[in-house]
Amino acid sequence: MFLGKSQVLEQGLSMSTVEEESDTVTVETVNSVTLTQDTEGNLILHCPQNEADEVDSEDSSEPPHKRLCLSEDDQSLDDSTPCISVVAVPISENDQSFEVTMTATAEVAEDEINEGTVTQIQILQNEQLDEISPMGNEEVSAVSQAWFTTKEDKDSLTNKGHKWKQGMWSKEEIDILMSNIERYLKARGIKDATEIIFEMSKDERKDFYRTIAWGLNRPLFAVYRRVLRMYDDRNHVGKYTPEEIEKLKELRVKHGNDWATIGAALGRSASSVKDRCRLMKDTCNTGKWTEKEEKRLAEVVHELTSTEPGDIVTQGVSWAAVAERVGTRSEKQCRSKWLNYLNWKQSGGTEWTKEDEINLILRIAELEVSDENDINWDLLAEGWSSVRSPQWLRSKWWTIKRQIANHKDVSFPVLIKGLKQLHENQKNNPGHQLAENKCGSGLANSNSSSGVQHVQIRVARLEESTGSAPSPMAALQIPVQITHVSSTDSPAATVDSETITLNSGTLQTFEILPSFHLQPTGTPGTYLLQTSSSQGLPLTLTTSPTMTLTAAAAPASPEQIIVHALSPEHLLNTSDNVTVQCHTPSVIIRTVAAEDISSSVTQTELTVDADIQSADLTDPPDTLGTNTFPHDIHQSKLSDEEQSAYNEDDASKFRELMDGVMVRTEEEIADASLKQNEDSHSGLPSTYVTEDLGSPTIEEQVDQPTIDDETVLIVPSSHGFIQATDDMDNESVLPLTTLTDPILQHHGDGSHIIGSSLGSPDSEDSKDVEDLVSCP
DNA sequence: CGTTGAGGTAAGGGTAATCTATTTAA
DNA sequence: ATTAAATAGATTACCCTTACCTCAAC
Repeated sequence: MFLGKSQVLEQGLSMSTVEEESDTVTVETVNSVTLTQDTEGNLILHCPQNEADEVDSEDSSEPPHKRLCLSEDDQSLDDSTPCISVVAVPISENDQSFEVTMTATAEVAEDEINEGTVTQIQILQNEQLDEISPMGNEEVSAVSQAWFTTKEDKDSLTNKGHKWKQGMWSKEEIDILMSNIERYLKARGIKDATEIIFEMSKDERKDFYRTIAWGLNRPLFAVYRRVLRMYDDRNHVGKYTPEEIEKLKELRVKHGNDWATIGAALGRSASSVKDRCRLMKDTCNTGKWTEKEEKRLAEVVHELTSTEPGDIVTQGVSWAAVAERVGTRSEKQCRSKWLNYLNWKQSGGTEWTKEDEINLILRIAELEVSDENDINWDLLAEGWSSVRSPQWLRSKWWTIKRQIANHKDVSFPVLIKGLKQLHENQKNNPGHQLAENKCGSGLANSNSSSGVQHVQIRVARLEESTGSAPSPMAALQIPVQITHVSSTDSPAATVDSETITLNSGTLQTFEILPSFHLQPTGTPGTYLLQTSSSQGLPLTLTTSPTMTLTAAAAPASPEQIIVHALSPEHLLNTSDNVTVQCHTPSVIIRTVAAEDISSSVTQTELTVDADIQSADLTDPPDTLGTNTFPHDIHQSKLSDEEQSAYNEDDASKFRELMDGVMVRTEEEIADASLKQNEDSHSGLPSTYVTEDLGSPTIEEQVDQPTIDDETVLIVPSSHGFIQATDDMDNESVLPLTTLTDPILQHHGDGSHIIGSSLGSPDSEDSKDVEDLVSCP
């Protein structure tokens, strides 16, 4: 993730095939590292003590961080070879946990078949990680353990070559933070993080921030800030009412800049009232700028920045000072006007065109960044006359992004890939206009059934409950995320303008999400593999006789593997059900997929799936969803009650799963599906979860013409089986996993418990699962 | 008594979502 | 000509960093 360049240090060895052990199944063997899976679904990494020691505590001149690079074959250094790197770093000084970060670092040609390859592992060592502290309690990042109060601290770290993340927190970071907090709470038996944050003395909460900063490449102070905001219930109160504004004005007169006092009086955070006051100057105009005002603004900007009219000025402007001189507008208004219009106008900018838009996507794709935050907008905007400012370009990007209805729920590389496909498609089918003229109000209108944009990247994702229940260690900890780019219309119409097609097939993207943890099991050198929510593992699809699939890591997507179904017509031509079984290109996934059980399970699944299918047949088409794409994913939705009811059975479900036995009874499934029908009018599904841990199985129901190519994806879930309406026409296919900002979740449920079980504030549902945690 | 760690505060640059007015398409 | 949809522009709630301050323990 945020690790520097790595270097191959050690040997790559072929991995053994799957083998059986008494109670565990050996998934892969690497050198002497073995991944096994016990009957309860826990993944266990066995690492002989001597080797564990090597990883864990090198001599002090060596960084403690190893990077495992799992690659597909011998050409691991070849760029065209998919390579999953795994970074293992100790999580904290107290437990012997490791955090493992996985990234795919190379790609495979898109049409290159990627099946059954021998996987290799290499151990790479990171060259430039942090020094080991005297006690050997080495840290993930010196940055994350530094408070950064002074410029000297910063310079010192910079001089040592450290880099750290700034700006908005990504989902992944928030996720790590949340899971760290949960782990901290659990370890200390504390129910509510607010106890620590707001009630404990500094001394009592000693090490809290430092501990929860593990795995985050952010200054400790930034972590601290984030956590405070997150748990402050006077934050995120929402829009100010006119009454509040009045009161605020009064309080301002009375208390000046004592934001804390003003905030307390209003029941809002200090920074909130401070920010609100910034927006209101009594001398401020609103609405359209007059020519005089614009002229004044330009003069002031040029004057204060010592620039000439016509110069491009996008940085180094003190907007407070500008606003002061302009007189009739606030600093925000001045900034916005200047960066989004005036400067461009004055420097002879040109209009933004369709070509510019495509260009932007292509240029962003070329950057091959894995994280949107890594885009250098200044650079991108340079010399681009239709770009009004880097800031404006970024907001333009946002409107483009919204062409993908669920853009928030897919990773950046997947999004880029999808947008590229979309625009290529538009280019090739100019008659079919799609999102290009329908962006803009995108999300807001996306639920209207008529012709707004229908494009979305479909995600089926398995989630553990990170939630409210005090167990971040629920048994099922290996979520599998499957992102599936598709669109709304009939699957038969593979060249439909609203279908993202690739060689007449539909693109499927399987995402690898970045990190999981190794938790010590108690046996020396043996760790439990544990992911936090929204983190998945890589998958590829094996080919089936009737279906051609290729797997490729996306060019710009170091964290994904993209699988294309190239020949849907094959599917249509076959009268048999086609089972596409996901397995893994890497060590770990195999564990998830547990291919050795899949063959025996397949028949069971087929039966069960057929039952779902028949249950669904009773659905009115519009509630069922007009699917879509030959290998569409059938999802189901349950009400919260149903969900929790179902979850009561999680424990046995998981055990059964890991034994290769289908979890749900057919009745349960049929029941779920039926209930979903009743429920489906309510619109947005609360959660999408698919089920079956063993092998996420995509089954084509090509022989059921009454239903448009329903597909059942079964992946494991700690949530129960939730069926969602899948009507893409009305955009109800929503994110399976809403990786909600914990800040909002926190406020949403009114308690101080954060994290959630995705859409369902029901905090009960991981309790049952907790028992399953196997930590010998 | 100076230093240091662990915060705390205010200021200000910034982003993203949402409103609103205007333009364009149907 | 009328209306609805799309877009651009404006606004606002919230985010994040920086610089400087405080205070208690060593």
